[in-house]
Amino acid sequence: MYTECNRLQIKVRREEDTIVKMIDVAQLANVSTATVSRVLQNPEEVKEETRKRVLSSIKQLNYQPNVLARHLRKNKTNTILVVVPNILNTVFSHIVGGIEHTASKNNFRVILGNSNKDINKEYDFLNVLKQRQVDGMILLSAQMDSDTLNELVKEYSVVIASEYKESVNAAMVTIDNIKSGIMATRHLLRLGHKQVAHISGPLSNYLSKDRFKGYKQAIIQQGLEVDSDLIKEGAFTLESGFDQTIALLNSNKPFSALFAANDVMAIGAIKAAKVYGVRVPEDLAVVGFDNIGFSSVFDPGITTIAQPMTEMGNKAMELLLKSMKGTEYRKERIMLQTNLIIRESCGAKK
Amino acid sequence: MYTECNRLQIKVRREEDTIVKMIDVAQLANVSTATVSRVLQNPEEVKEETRKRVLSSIKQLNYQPNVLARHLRKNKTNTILVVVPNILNTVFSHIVGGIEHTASKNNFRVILGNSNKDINKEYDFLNVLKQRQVDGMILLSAQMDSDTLNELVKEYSVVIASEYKESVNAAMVTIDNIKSGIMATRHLLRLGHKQVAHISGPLSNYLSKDRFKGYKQAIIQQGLEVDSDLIKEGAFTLESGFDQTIALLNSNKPFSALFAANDVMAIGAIKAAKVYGVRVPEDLAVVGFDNIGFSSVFDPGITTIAQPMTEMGNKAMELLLKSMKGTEYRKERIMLQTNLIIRESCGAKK
DNA sequence: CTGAAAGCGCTAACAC
DNA sequence: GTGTTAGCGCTTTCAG
Repeated sequence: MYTECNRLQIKVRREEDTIVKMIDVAQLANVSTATVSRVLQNPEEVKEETRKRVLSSIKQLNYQPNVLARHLRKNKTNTILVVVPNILNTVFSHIVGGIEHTASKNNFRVILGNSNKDINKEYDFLNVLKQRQVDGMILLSAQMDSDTLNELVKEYSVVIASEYKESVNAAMVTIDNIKSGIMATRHLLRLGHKQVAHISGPLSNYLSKDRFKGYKQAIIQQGLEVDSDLIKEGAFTLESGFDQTIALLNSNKPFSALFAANDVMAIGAIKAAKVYGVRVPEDLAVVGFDNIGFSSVFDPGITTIAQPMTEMGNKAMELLLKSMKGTEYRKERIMLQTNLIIRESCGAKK
Repeated sequence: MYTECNRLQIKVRREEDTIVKMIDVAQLANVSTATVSRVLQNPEEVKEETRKRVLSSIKQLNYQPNVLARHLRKNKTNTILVVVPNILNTVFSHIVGGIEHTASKNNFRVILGNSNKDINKEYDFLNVLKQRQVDGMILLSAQMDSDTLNELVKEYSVVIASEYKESVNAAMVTIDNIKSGIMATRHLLRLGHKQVAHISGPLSNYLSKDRFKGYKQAIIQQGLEVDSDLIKEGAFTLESGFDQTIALLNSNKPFSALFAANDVMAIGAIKAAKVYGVRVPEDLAVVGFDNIGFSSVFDPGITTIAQPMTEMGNKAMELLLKSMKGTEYRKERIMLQTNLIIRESCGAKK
């Protein structure tokens, strides 16, 4: 039918293509939109018979609620934003994995924002929160200035994870990087090393600063002196680990051990040592940090500090959920345990 | 002031906390909301003087547009969904990196959906699209049945990347996995190996099937026979690479070369060989696939097929942008080049 | 237990 | 160049 008139045909087609709205379901089920909405939101408030009728209409029309409209009305999106400094770093992938897990268990969706360590991008992502596109935010990077963050925390739900900031009143979940740095360094000292080098992460991070602090404390506690020639700043990348180790080796300053602030740099360092003809662990003992998957499979296996990445993500999301529910803003801090995993690269095992 | 009355004070506080809306900006600037909206959407349509006034009101009130309302009105979210089978796999992180890059250049946001290879989760994510929460979708996994996908493609903008499906009319960006599989295997055959083993990816993937096909074709082209005892199905994980290599070695079937369907499994395989006292490449030549970061730093360096991961992401997003603009649905297919990278694990280099 | 109706905050067609 | 106004599709009082 309607074939005699193109206009009408087009109209008919449009109506087929057109999106099924709540009102359509309501009409088919002979109820009001309010009742349809109730069936979706609070089914127990609707008489069983009516509910069944509505549900079958929904099915029949293949109705999909417009979540945007719902969000606008409720002023809630059930979505959170995670700002990651670098999606390619497996440590962050694991943390995000944990966040995702807990989020989806609680019916929340996760938007990933990759800041690429660009501080301006980080500031940009704040707008996503301020424009109410998400209900909360987890920062895996905290380069922004404390004032901005403190202002933010007053109005919005924010959790900082992995990275942290002393002067910010946000909820945080971290590990004790100082203690872990001590643990790593002390392990090398106990093995008899007197000249322990260190390749730190970017010192703009508290996290890197603290691992570095731990390194220094361990050395001082041992009655030794911190030698600035044995300390290099890396960037948590393979290349930086490689390059800084070459730099250390070139300097001709003797050292028999190295604590790299993450496994990736430790692996870069060992590669550099090999190129240089320095054997690991015989000539150079190496300890890393993170316990990423490759650490166990690399040759030699990397002795490292394991941090509970997935758990960190889970906890961060839990904290965020709490803070999104609660009215008073929270500044809880959770500190997770790390532990030393001894493999071949430090020479403790034969 | 108002200190004499708690009620009022509370009221005042509320009004401060209250969200600034477009109407507030309009009133302060002495214009209508339409004009404010124009300043934000089509500034050139507004007289400069008015525009300046509006902009200064926006600044003064620190106004943040409610993007939800905008999206509802425009029926467009400027957000896309990327469904990833496994966020911890660096190949996917790189592709996502590329997608993210092109997306943000075009003012699109990316939501990451981690399906964890769970097909039900994949089906779940379809609803995000159907409920108009996102404008389009990139699938890095395509486990869903072709019928569902074909239905989907008719109504929504969908691009499949990395993985693919023969019978689906979606836009796709892939590499030639058959050709690449041939390339990898032929390289080993050219080095004189007669018994080349293969650890495939999960054979539910077309991608794995095709690399496997390539392997078989290369062997047959060489006039040799495909020996099913030398073929194992892996899961693209370190562990599966390790375990299946142990299985191969235990079978006592001789083989002098191995093509692993990804680098991670190649590394697992080499680890297994080491445990077994088999030297790589002297006793066993290994070729991987992907050219992940660790391949170059592992000892021995992994000979591998490099695939352009970031570019794949970029192209996928470009395709999606096109399809979201265009009315007619597109089924363009882009095939990107791969190339063999020779390192130590195959024994071609001394 | 159900319906009517008032918005959520914004955009865009139409009027001036 | 600017204002008026009608929605976008849903939820949630308030009545009945």
